[in-house]
Amino acid sequence: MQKKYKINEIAGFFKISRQTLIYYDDIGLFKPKFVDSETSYRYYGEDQFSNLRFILILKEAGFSLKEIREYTKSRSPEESLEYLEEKKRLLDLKIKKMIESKFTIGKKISEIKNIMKKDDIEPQIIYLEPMKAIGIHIEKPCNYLKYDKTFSDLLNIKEEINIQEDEYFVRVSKEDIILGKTMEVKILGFVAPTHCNHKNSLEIEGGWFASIMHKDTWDTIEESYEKLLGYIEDNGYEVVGDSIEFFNEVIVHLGKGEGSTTQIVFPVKYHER
Amino acid sequence: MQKKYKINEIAGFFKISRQTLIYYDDIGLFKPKFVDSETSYRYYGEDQFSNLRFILILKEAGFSLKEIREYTKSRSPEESLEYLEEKKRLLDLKIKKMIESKFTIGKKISEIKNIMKKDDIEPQIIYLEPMKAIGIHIEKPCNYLKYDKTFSDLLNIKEEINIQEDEYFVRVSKEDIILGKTMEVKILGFVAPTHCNHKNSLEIEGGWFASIMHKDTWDTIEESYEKLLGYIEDNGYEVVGDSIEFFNEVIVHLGKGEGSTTQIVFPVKYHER
DNA sequence: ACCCTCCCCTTAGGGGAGGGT
DNA sequence: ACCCTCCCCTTAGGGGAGGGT
Repeated sequence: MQKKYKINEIAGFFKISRQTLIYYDDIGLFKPKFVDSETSYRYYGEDQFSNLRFILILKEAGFSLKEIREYTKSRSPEESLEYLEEKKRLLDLKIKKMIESKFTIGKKISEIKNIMKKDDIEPQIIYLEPMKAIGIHIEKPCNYLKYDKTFSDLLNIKEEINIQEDEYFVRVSKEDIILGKTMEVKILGFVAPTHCNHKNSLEIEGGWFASIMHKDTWDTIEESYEKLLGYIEDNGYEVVGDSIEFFNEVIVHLGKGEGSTTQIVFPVKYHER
Repeated sequence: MQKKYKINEIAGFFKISRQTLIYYDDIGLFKPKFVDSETSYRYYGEDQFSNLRFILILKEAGFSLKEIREYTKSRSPEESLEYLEEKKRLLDLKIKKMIESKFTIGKKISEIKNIMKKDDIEPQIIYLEPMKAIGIHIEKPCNYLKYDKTFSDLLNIKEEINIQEDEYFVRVSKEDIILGKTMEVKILGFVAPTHCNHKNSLEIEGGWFASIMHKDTWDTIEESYEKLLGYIEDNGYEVVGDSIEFFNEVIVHLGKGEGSTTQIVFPVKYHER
């Protein structure tokens, strides 16, 4: 004769609540071996322990009680095997998604840390080597949906030619910036290794640029443009082409809005008077 | 002026339902940028897209909407950073648990496959080398709770001396088996590498054994005992000591009940008449 | 056709109230 | 002290009904 365990003994042993066991009884997932017809007390047997243990493992793995019940109700080793193999596949998918999410969160963390580091935000004149890039032209007028569609096309190209880097850029025409239309993007693309060739390949010309790091929400990007244009003026330079913004795709919440580190550059030449 | 998107456009773009967006509006997680006061139509702006995207990523990662709301409500980069770092830690724990669950399921799968392979279940006489083991004596009477407690102590020892193998055994005294008390375990332990020393070390004597594989639910283990004892008798052998059962800790559901592959062995000597 | 606001339903229990030995 | 049976509450929406442009 086996010892019978009362509900609180089981609950304590498995570190679950009494309510959980009552609920599992109600839905027929895990029923006591014996119920006293006088007192309605639930009694559990020793041979039920391993079953409960595995039920809790499947629950931890995120499966619904309905799904778990299928296992305990399986009618043959073949059925059990099929069930477990499917759950293992599903679990694998879940794990992969979680790892991806973790990766995304990790990128956000780095980006916030980078934005908080304000030691490089002053304008300066820099020399840039020419760069190989892949880019897609966007017809006017540009809106977010069109932008996002283009970005998605770009990701497809990235995958196609198997590139991992995450440095994107947009080119905004000089005229639009003067009109304050910084969202009017002419080209959206990403920086690519020198060896790669594609029908969307293009070259970003090298030379002297005035550069500023915008580390704030986007709605204030015009301030950075103004600051940079002021710096160019004050130091005797002249804008000689479209601006380029370099950024990665990581957008973070900064309290007062969304942002991302963006490097804005203008090709310049020294203005002699 | 940004384009305004209607609820179904957003739903389609993000592959979520309209209800979800209505719900997120209700609970204040993700509100439309503009609501028409006449028609109550919800309109969303382009600049809200990345926010929604990340909300959905956090949801996929298994966080509750209440938790996710904390992120969008954070008031500074510092707050956002702290939030994300905590979520990353939590996600890491979840992933680890899922991987453990997957491992447990994998072991069940192997065990079922092994049980289904019935090519080795006939009794036979074998020679076993002596084995080093770690074991714990269980005082009479043995019940499941005591057994489980002992098993848990055993796992602690295993961890302490850092052993990975999963071959366990129980020793049941000859007399108890004759009385049909196969659950009356005398020693519970695991097989250990020869080099390891511990106060619970013991040796399983080598020699000639009659052996049978029990590949069925446990309630039928006495049948295997009987079959094995019959075989011993029929072939002119004699039992000269306690039986040992070798098993791994993986218990599987076989339709009609729970089971695990168990090898039952009896030390025997040839009986001359 | 697309949008709105109720309203009822689900899952996996938690937290009692009220009563029994 | 420990057990029982209601009963009400929560999360994250799904699936309508009924009505408006």
